Amino acid sequence: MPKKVNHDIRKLEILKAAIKVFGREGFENSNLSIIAQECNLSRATIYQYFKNKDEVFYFAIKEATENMFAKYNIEIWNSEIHPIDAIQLVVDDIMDTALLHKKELSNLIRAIGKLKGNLNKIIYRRTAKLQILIKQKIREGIKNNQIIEISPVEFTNQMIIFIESFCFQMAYFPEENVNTTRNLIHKYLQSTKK
Amino acid sequence: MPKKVNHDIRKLEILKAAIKVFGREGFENSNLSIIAQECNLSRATIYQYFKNKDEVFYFAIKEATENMFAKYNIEIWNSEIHPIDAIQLVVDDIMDTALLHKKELSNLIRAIGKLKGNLNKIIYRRTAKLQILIKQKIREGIKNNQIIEISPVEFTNQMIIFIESFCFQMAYFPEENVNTTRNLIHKYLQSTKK
Amino acid sequence: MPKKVNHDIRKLEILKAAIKVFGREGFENSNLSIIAQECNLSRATIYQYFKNKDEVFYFAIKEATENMFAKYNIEIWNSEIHPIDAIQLVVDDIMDTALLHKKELSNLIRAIGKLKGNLNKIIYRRTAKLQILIKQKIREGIKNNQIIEISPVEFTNQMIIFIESFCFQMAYFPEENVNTTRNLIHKYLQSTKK
Amino acid sequence: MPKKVNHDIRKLEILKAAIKVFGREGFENSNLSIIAQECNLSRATIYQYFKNKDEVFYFAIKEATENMFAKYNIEIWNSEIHPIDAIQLVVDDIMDTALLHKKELSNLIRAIGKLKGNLNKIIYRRTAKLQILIKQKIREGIKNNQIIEISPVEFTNQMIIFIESFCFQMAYFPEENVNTTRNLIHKYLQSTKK
DNA sequence: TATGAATGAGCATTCATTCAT
DNA sequence: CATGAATGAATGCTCATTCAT
Repeated sequence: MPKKVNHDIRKLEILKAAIKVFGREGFENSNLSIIAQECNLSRATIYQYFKNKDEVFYFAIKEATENMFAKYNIEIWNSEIHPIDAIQLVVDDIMDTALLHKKELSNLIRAIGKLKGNLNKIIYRRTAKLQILIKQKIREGIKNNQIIEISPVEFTNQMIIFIESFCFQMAYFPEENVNTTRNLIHKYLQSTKK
Repeated sequence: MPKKVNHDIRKLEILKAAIKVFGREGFENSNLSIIAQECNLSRATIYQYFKNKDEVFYFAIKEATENMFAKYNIEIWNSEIHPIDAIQLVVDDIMDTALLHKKELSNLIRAIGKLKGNLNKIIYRRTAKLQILIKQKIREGIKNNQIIEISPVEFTNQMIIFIESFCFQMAYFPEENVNTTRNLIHKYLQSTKK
Repeated sequence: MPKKVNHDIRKLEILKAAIKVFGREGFENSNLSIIAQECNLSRATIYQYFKNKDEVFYFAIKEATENMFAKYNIEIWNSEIHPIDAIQLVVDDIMDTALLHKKELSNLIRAIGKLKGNLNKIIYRRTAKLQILIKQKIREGIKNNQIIEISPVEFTNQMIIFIESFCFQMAYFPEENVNTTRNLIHKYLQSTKK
Repeated sequence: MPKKVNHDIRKLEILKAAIKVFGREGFENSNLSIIAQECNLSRATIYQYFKNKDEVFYFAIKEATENMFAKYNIEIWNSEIHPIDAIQLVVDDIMDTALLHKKELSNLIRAIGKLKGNLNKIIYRRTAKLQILIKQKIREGIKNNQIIEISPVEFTNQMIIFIESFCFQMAYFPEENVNTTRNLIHKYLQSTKK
């Protein structure tokens, strides 16, 4: 029996390497040579797992963003604190995580816009779960008379925009103080409490 | 020194051509060939005016953003309307202009992030004039008891962030409805009125 | 020695697959990948049976042409018709068969010229049997006073050249009307009748 | 003023180099690297004169065959000898020239069939002039009662087929004695004399 | 024996940059 | 000053071939 590697595992290895390279070199400076080097394979080998360069890049970005907001569906949302405070905790955590991986996230964000096809949309959908959870919290808060009467949909959109803003600011104006945005979000959130 | 002037004029011609090409072809698809063609020069001639490609791109972006917010210092600011409404008019106008030149601006914004060196900072300073004017309006409003007591600096930063958000959203998520951001800005602005 | 037989059978399977692929894809577009796929083997396995790609191609062409003119030794030759008419029937049948498998034959013919080494000679010998039979018929015809006095060898060569011409024409100028050649052959043949 | 080479001359140089390489290495083994080397240019330079590889190959073949049968329109046709003998002289000369440049012509012939697009047709048209001249000679011969009543068109087609046959034979069966074909042609020609 | 995996060598193509005129 | 010409260095991609299991 020949040597046998799990195809999906190897694929993932390549994608992880790609993500690593994106983070280190920046999206535009990444190419299959560097990615191949990163996962100790030859360029030719990558073509055994992916049809072409674009496919590697596409799935790498997809992989990198897949579970970006996945963890927020558990702990915080089930706590007993004020819904607005719960949302604020989540948003703060997102921003902290973003700051922690500033460089990598910046490169990733820049990469999103460059992909052919409508990956933008796919990426945007990554926030879908988060949006649902925020909306639920808002509805719950209104029902429990904890929040002023606002449109949950509108409010959620605004939260997403804030987060987006924060990320873009961080990615494109790295020297800028992002605390202003944080304050703005806090202020906006607290203003909806009853 | 007529030679000198000519030299600068020719330089500007190249930069204008570059900007035109960026807007039309997108930053990543722009190269010296197309730019040279656009200004009816040979590629080689460009090297008489700029050290290398990066320099052309750098100064082109600089030039393109130089006077971006210049026009807002005249009409509106001198009007008799409520300072917050004046600011809103300006911000709305910026957003309308942005939407009008959606494609070109999107390409430009994407270009900013790609430049080597810290052009970002330079670009950010383009808003300096606008920031000063907003701060003045706010101080004036507070003095005249038209606006609640807020930090002019903080408020101005927030405005800039909102505008940035709007532009980035437009550039990276072109299908998304940008009206939510507009509403958010309006709401925020009106909430500061006394 | 069942192992040995198996080995040869497998070898033949590979060659048959190769011939099938040549006919379908054309020689230049054929590679070991497609051939391996065609016989449900892995590319690597082919190297157990053949030294390298060229060897596969060589023997495939050899195999494909091996029995090309084999069938003509039976029916027609034993009939009672005029020897020249018998030859004409055979030659017509060759041309009809060629036209029937135009694409495959064209690909095959083009393949012949591309092989390294002197396969050409081998291929040419494929017609040996046919040549012998034609010569016999001619000698028979002369003996029976049915044909004018011609050199059987010379005549046979000319027939082979005509068939070759027909095939090459078909392969390289597919749009051309091949009937002229057919008429030429008919005329030539009939002119030898007494 | 910059260095200036005549574009058409340089183009021709590249094509001549390509033809040389085709003749030496065979069409399939020819690539832009070798061609570039042959004309002492870099591969990249070739792209200044031709859009892509296919274009180089296309025009090289075109160039190589352009004047293939051009010379036959002068001397022989105007002579006083029997029209059939004139045709025979021309055809013999074609065959002699072909034999003289056996290897190059062989490679060329093999190349023709491999080109994308309908170069075949273009190549075939190279014989157009020759065909016209043969037809004229035949008509003249019939009028002058020197030739039996044959269809000039049919006869000409047959001549072309013979020449084709000869070339293909030479290209694909280089060891074979081509004199048989020559004899066949001679015999056929002389049989049309009155 | 069979084959999954890996790869080196090779090819077409692009583009920023240099240089001689 | 201007530029036609030339090119090196990349880059994406293919495919025959080798090797370990």
